[in-house]
Amino acid sequence: MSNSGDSGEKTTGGPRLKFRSSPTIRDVASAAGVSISTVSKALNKNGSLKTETRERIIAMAKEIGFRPNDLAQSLHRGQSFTVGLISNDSFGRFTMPIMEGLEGCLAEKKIAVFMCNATDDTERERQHLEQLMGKRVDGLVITSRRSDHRSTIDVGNIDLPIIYVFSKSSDPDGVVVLPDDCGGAKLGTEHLIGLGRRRIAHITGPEHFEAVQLRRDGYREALLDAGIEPDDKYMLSGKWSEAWGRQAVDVLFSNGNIPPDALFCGNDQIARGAADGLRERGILVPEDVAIVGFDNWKVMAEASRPPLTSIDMDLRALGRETGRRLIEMIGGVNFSGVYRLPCKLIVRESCGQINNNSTHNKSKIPSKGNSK
Amino acid sequence: MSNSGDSGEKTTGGPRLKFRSSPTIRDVASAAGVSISTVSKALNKNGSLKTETRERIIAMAKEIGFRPNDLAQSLHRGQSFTVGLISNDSFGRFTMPIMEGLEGCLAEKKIAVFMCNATDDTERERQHLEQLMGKRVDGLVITSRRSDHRSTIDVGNIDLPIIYVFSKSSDPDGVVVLPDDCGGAKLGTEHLIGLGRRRIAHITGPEHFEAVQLRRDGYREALLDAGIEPDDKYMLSGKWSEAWGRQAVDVLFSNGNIPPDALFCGNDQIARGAADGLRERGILVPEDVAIVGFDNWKVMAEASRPPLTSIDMDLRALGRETGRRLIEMIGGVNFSGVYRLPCKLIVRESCGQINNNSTHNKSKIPSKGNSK
DNA sequence: GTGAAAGCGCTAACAA
DNA sequence: TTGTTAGCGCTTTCAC
Repeated sequence: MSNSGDSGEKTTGGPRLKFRSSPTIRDVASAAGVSISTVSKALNKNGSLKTETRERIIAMAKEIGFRPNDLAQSLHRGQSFTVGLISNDSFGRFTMPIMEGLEGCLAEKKIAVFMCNATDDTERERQHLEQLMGKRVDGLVITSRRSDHRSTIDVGNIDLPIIYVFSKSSDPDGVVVLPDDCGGAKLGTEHLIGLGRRRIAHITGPEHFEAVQLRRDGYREALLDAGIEPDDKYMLSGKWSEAWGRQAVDVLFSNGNIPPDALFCGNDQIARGAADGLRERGILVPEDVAIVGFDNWKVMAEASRPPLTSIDMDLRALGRETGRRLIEMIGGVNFSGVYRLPCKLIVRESCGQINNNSTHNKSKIPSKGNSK
Repeated sequence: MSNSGDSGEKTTGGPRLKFRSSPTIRDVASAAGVSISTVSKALNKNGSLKTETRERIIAMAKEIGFRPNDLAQSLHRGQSFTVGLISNDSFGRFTMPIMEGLEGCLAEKKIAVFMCNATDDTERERQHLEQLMGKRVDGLVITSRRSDHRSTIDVGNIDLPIIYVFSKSSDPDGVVVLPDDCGGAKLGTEHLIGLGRRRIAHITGPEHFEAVQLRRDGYREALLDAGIEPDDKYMLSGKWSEAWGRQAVDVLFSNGNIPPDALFCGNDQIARGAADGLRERGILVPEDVAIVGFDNWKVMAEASRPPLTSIDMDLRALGRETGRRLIEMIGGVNFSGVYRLPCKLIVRESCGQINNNSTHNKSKIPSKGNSK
C-alpha cells in the first residue's frame, strides 16, 4: 500500500509509470531530504520556512505527483467535506436541476456530494443513511418529487445538519426549502390579467397535492387583487397529463357557459394538451385564448404549438440555496422553518408576447415562511 | 471533537441528547470495560471471544450509538469504498437512469458515489478530478450525453479504474459501455417488417451523431435481411425535434412518390411529431402507417397519439453493467474495449399491436465489441 | 528554520 | 480469551 522508499512504479515496466496508490507526504519528505512536518508547512503555507526550502519542497511534491490524502485530513479534522443527497423518488426531472444547483454550490467550497437513491424504499433509505453516517458526512439533503410529506429522517443521536428540499418534512425543527408555488401562480395569473384577459380558467392536477392547493390560492389571489370574482366553473382539477388538458378544454368550451379567454394551467403537460385541444377546435392561441403553463419544462414548453409561456420554479436556485444554507449549518449556524423561493415567468408565444425572456423576479431575497 | 470519557451530550441539556460527533470505538471500550481491540473483534466478528463478552460489547455499542468511522477504516485499508461519477453534460435525461443503475449496483457493495457535474467546462472537470483524487476514490465513471468523443480523462500517474459510459473515449485502453444502437434499430425495423410493412422510411437526427449512423446501419441491415432494397428517398435526417418529425412527414407524403407504410424514427420526439403530422393529414396510425420510435422516453411515448412503440436503450442496465465492471476492475481484473448492450422493444399502440410489453431481448450476454 | 512526537479512529500482528 | 502495540497519512504543538 505504502510506496516504501522511492519505489511505486509498476514492476511491469510499461511506458508510463503508475503508482498503485498515491505518493504520501513521507515520500515527498524523503525525496526532498527534509522532515515530514517541514513538508507539511511548505505545502500548507503556514509555518515559517526558508523560501528556498519551501520552493524546493513544492517542486518535489509536484514532480512526485503528491496529492494530500483527504481521508487522513478528515480523520484529523473531524470534518469529511462531504454531504449526502438522498432522493426518495428516483432521480427525476425535478430532482435533477436541484442536484445540479446543490452540487455546483458545494463544489465551490470543496464539498463533494454522495448521491443516494432510495425510491421510496424505507429499507434502502436506512442502508444509505447508515453508509453516509459511516462515511461521516457533514450534512444531509433530502429530496423527493412527491411534495407530500415524508417520514422524517432519523439519524439517531448525532447532531447532523439536514435540509429537506422540494419535499416536506414532519420534523418541526427541520429546514425545508421549497418553491413559492402560490407566488408563482399569482405571477402567471397576473401576467394574463395584465394582457387584458378577464375570464381566466385554471386547469390543474390532483387536489391532494399541496402544490395544487397553493397554486390555486395564488391564482385566486391574483384574480381578487384585480377585482375579478373567481368562478368555480373555471377551476378544474384532474391529472397531470396532456390528455387531461385536452379533456378540460372540451369541458370548458362545449357547454353553454361563456368560454374563458385565458387558461392558467397547473403544469406544462396540461397546458400543452390544452393548446392542442384548442387548436383542434379551431380556437386560436393566443388570439382567442392565452395560455400560461407551470414548470417551464423546456422540452414540453418549446414543443407545444404555440410554445408556452410558463412559470419556472427555478429549481437550480433551490439547489443553490440549499447548498448555501447547508454550508452555514455545517459552520454552526442554526436555522429552522420553511423557506419558499420565488418563481420566474418565462415568456414564449402562448400569450401573444414574444418578448425575450423577461424574468420577473418577485424579490431577490428568499422570503422566510412561517415555520409550519 | 473526541468525546473524552463518557461525555458527548450537548451541554444545553435539551430533551434529546446529541453527540457533537459520533462516539468512537474507544468510547465503547471504556463503557464496556474492555480493550479497544476486543471491541474491534466483537464488532467485526473475526477474533474468538467469549460469547458473553461479545454480546455485551455489541449491546453496549448499540446503546451508545456507535458506528465505525469509515474514514479511519479506509485510511488503514487503502480503499475508500467510493467512486466518482463525472458528467460532462449536465445531468440530463439520459444520464439519470444510468446514474440510478450505477448507484444501485454499487450500493450493494457498500460503495458510495460522488456526483460531479462538469458541463463541458474543462477547468471544472479538472477541479472535480482533483477533489476526487484527494478523496481517494477507488474508481471513476465518465458520462456525457454527446456520444461524440470527449477528451480523455487524465489522472496523472495513478493507476485508477475508469469507465466511460454512454460516451466515447479516445483512450485506446479505455473501457467504454454503450447501448447497441445498431442492434436496437434493427430490432425496431424488424418489428415493422414482421407486421407486414414493406415501405419503411427512416426519419432521424443530425448526420454527425454516431448514433444516427449506427441506427441507420441497423435499419438498413434489417431491410436487406428481409430482401427489401433500402431507398435513399426514405432516409431523412434533420433535427431531434417534433417539428422535424412533422416536416419530414410533409416531405414523405406530399411529393409524387409512393408514401411509406411505416416510419422508423431516430427518437421519440421525431416519432411523436410524425404521428401528429400524419393525424393532421388524416392518415391513420397505425392502420395506414405504423411508427416505431427510439429512446422509449416514457412521457413522450405515452403522450403521443397514439402511444409509441419504441426502442429502449435500457440505460439503467448500462449503469448496472458499468457498476459491475467497475467493481471487478477495483478488484484487480483488467478490461478494455467497447461493450455494447442490447436494446429492448417496448410495444405500445403505434404499430397496431397492443400486446403487453413483450421485451425482445436480443441476447442476455453483452457482446464484446472490437476495441476500437 | 527545522524536526520529533503525539494523536485522529481503526485494524491486525503479536503477546500475555 | 483478552490486551498491547505499531501503523494508515496527515496536522499540530513544542522542542531544538
